[in-house]
Formats: sequence, C-alpha cells, structure tokens
Amino acid sequence: MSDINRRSMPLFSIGIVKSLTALTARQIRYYEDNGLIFPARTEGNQRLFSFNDVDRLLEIKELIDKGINLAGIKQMLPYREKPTAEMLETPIEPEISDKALRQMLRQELMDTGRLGKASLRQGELSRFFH
DNA sequence: TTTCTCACA
DNA sequence: TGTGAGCA
Repeated sequence: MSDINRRSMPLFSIGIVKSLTALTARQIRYYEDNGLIFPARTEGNQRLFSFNDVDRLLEIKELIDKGINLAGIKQMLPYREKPTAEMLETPIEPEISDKALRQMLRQELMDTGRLGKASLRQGELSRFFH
C-alpha cells in the first residue's frame, strides 16, 4: 500500500480528530459545512477522517489564525492538496515512511492524551502499535 | 457519543 | 467565525 493511500484512509472519528487538532467538534463540522473538508461517513452517518483531513484541518486552523476567511481558505485548499506538499519530498523507502507514520501517531497520542483523558483514545489507535 | 438545526453574536 | 441548546 502506498503512502498516499494510507494518508487518505478514513480512520478517525470526530472525537479523535478533535483531540488531534485541538479544534472543537463544532468547528470541525462547521468547516465541513463550508466545503473545506470532506470526511467519509460510516453507515451510522458518523464522520470518518483520514490523515489528509487532519492535515487539512491543521492547515485551516493556521490560516484562520492568520486572518484568512473561509472563502479564502477554500480557494487555496485545492491548490495545496494534490501537489506534493510533503509527500514527494518524504522518504522514499517504504519501511521508513511506515516507521515515520507510526512515530507520528505515537507522538500525537502522547500529546493529546496528556492534555486530558489519557487512556481514552489509545484503544482506538492501539491497532497501530500491535 | 455523535448527528442535525435554529438562533445568536 | 463560531457557539449553545435541544433533539434523535
């Protein structure tokens, strides 16, 4: 499986994403409403976010921080999404990116977990560490 | 816990 | 741009 496929694989529920991004669930839905992200849905109509979505959310957050409004962000997202932001310059060897991916996950878990409910999220992501 | 909508700033 | 309430 390629890196790109991994990154667009919907894995996270909104609760996970909210601790990963430090956004409120309300904001995340708000951004979706405004066409900034398009998470997949489960059968129960729950949102499922991929790494790309999380990345995007973080981008959006920064841009909002810089005073860009949603309309502006909406126009820059298609521009930076497909290219090659980090994907083309990241390690080429599969083993490295695999390892890097897990490290990233672990780090995010530590960071978000420490800020509040520690053990809560870990069950959901434990499959990455097995 | 998550979904949505409405109202409000 | 974002929130709170109330519901299913």
